[in-house]
Amino acid sequence: MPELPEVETIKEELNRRIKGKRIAGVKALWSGIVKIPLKKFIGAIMDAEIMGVERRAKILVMPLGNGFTILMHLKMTGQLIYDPRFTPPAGGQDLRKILQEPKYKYARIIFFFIGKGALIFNDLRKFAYIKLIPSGNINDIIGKEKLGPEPLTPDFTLEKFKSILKKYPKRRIKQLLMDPVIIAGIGNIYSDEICFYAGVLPVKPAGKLSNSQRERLYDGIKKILLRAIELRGSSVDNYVDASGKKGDYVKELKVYDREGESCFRCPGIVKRIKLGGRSSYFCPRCQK
DNA sequence: TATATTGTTACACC
DNA sequence: TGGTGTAACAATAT
Repeated sequence: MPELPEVETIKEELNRRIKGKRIAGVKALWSGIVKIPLKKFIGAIMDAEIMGVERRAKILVMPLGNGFTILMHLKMTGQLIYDPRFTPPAGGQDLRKILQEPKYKYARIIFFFIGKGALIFNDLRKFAYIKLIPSGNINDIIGKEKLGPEPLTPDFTLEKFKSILKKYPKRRIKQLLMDPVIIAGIGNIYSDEICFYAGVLPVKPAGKLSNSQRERLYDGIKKILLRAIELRGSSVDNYVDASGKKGDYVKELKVYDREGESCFRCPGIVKRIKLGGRSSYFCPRCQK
């Protein structure tokens, strides 16, 4: 499940690998992932240069040289893998063979680049999407009216976080942390890890947090997300980076997916509950 | 076959 | 009005 650190990892790698390349062709194995008519999509991006890759919340933002921008969301099981072995469709006799590899079993869309190489969008669950928008409309789609602040930018200050908590005093803290309209990019895994770091129960209403809990949560947001980026994300489920490699933050997960196991901080046992339909893991002994 | 999963939206309620 | 909570939906593996 790619969240902010995983998408950030993919973003950095794509910048190293496909920035400056031009799109030579697109092959759709399942066109439903593209949210505009496929022919229109292909027509609009053909021959365009990839100007770079950015991230907003969990969305990859790829401005093109022709005034359009591609938006890609991996949702639960999306993967974006750059593979240098592919050649443009005209000369792609190896295409069929490569696509038979297990890692491409759920390949949905392939972007071929002029010269060589391709970007393969895999998605088992088919929840992921690709959208194309005029670059000028970017703020209407992913601006701060639509999505909460980026938690790692300098303007996400302790004061700002406290004012958010004040605005939604009845929301349970885990659900507040993972609400994309309130704060961008934090999902099920990191919200649990941040609550554990802060020693706060995920069900605690934001308005009932002590001052030191509020500060520890703020601290945890920054520290845990940065550390996870450093380790190239968490590979629970099927997450891999743009080279198809797993992330190492799973080794540092303290509560997520550890139901019934011992707490790393106290003699408690990690518990799982349902919160808004999602699994939530925490230690009932040391989280208050 | 029932269940698990996320972002988004619709809707009811206060 | 806007904060809040719940449910439904997309699709598929296990």
